[in-house]
Amino acid sequence: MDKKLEDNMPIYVQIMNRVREAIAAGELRPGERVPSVREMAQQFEVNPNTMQRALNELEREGLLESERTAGRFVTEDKALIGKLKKEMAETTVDAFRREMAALGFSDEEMLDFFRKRCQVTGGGQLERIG
Amino acid sequence: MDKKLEDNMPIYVQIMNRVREAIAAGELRPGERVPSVREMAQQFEVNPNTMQRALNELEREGLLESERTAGRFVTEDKALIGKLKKEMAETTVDAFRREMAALGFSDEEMLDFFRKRCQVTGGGQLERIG
Amino acid sequence: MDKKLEDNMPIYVQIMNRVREAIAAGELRPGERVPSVREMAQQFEVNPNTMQRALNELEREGLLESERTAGRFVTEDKALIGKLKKEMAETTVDAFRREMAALGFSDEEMLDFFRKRCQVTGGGQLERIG
Amino acid sequence: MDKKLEDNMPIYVQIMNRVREAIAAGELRPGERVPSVREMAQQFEVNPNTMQRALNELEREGLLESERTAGRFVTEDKALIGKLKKEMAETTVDAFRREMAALGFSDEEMLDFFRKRCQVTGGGQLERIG
DNA sequence: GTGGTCTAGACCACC
DNA sequence: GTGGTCTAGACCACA
Repeated sequence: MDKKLEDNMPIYVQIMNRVREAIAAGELRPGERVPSVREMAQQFEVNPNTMQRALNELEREGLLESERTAGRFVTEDKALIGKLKKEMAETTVDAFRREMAALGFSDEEMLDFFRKRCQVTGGGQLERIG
Repeated sequence: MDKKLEDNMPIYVQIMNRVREAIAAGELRPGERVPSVREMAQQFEVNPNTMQRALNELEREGLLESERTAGRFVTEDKALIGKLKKEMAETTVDAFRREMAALGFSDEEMLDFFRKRCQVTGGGQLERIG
Repeated sequence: MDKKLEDNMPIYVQIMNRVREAIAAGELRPGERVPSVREMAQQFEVNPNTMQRALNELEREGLLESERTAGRFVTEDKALIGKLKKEMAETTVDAFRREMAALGFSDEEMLDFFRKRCQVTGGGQLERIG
Repeated sequence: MDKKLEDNMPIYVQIMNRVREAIAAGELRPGERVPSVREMAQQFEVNPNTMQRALNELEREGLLESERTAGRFVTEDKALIGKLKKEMAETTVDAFRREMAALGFSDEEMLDFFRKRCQVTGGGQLERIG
């Protein structure tokens, strides 16, 4: 039982994670055009400035590229996307292990529990849980 | 790439989760006395009232029991604690599967990735990653 | 749903009611000697001064009589005791009717409910309820 | 003549009883909107937090339901309200029997006394008797 | 010292 | 405006 409580990340960082996720998952494909800042700001229900900031940062990371008039596009550098996906997955796995360890699970027990859980609940509907 | 952003849970709920976790993990053992309201309020850096509320709710759930002047104690109902641990683990696993699925992983790929990650990083130090 | 909340009666008045009740019920019989102030103060867990005041007031009402050396005695005036009993019963009945009326019961419904309740629960154990 | 004196229930519990009573009596009808926390706090002359607590607890019991911005409403579950009314009436009747028994009345004598009292005093004005 | 209650007053999200 | 959360600090009964 440690002491400090969670911190709220800035909204633009949260959005960046969402977009990174979509790129890593292939939901946004390499070279694909992404919606306009205004559209995405509406989707995420945030101020266009906030959206702009998120997209700019993603551009600095090389995940997005903007072409003056034509709009913004997902990078075509598949190695970069692969690296992104790997890093995000590592972060997720590490967080998972940390939480399960906090509940007293060893790595082997986590595996067992995970497998049992996959059998109980189907694979497909999980997106809706929570 | 869905729309909704973070949930801001009330502090007292966050605290409840921390304590639940500690009980599930056996870090707080059945029948053990927990620190006083005022002490825990200092530990968590919240107002004693907020702490009181969190502990009251946990008492209502049967995880804690208070005795007038002697203090508060963890329940000795091990079945209840077992159920708690199972439910928290399910929630954690489900969240994990959802996030990994969002990154494009199938259940099998998650397992592979998890195992590889366990080999790379040791088992023990993971609590510090984060 | 009215506005003001209950008031706490002074302790000595509460004690007076208890003693009146005992006299009305015949638990303390006419002419019977009552325990000393000090004893009763212990029984009721109050300060002897408070007890003294309660007994003095009861004396002024004529329910108790003190004889210098011999102690305090319950009055032998059975008419007075009868009147006391009747008045206390009336107060109790009125309070009962008021509360039941507040719950939406008519006098007839109260009677029905009362009779049903008497059948369900025995007569004797009621002293222990509540 | 037993020993223990009055019970000092917390204010929020006293308020809960008042509101429960109003609901049981149909004074607050199923589905009806109750006044805002702040209004009721003024009516009962307590702090809004105390009022909030009382209403929260009633919500937990299922008697009230709150809707974000629209206010709080009495449950429409009439069975629940019926159960509430029955339980409160039982409590009241039991207390009545206990008090009358303490005055030396048998169940039959209580009935007689009750009936006589109803004839003497009218049915309607009783709410005002204090 | 413990848990529990209460007040006063602030801030937030929602619409 | 609504319900909800949080803080700061007081007081109480128990033993």
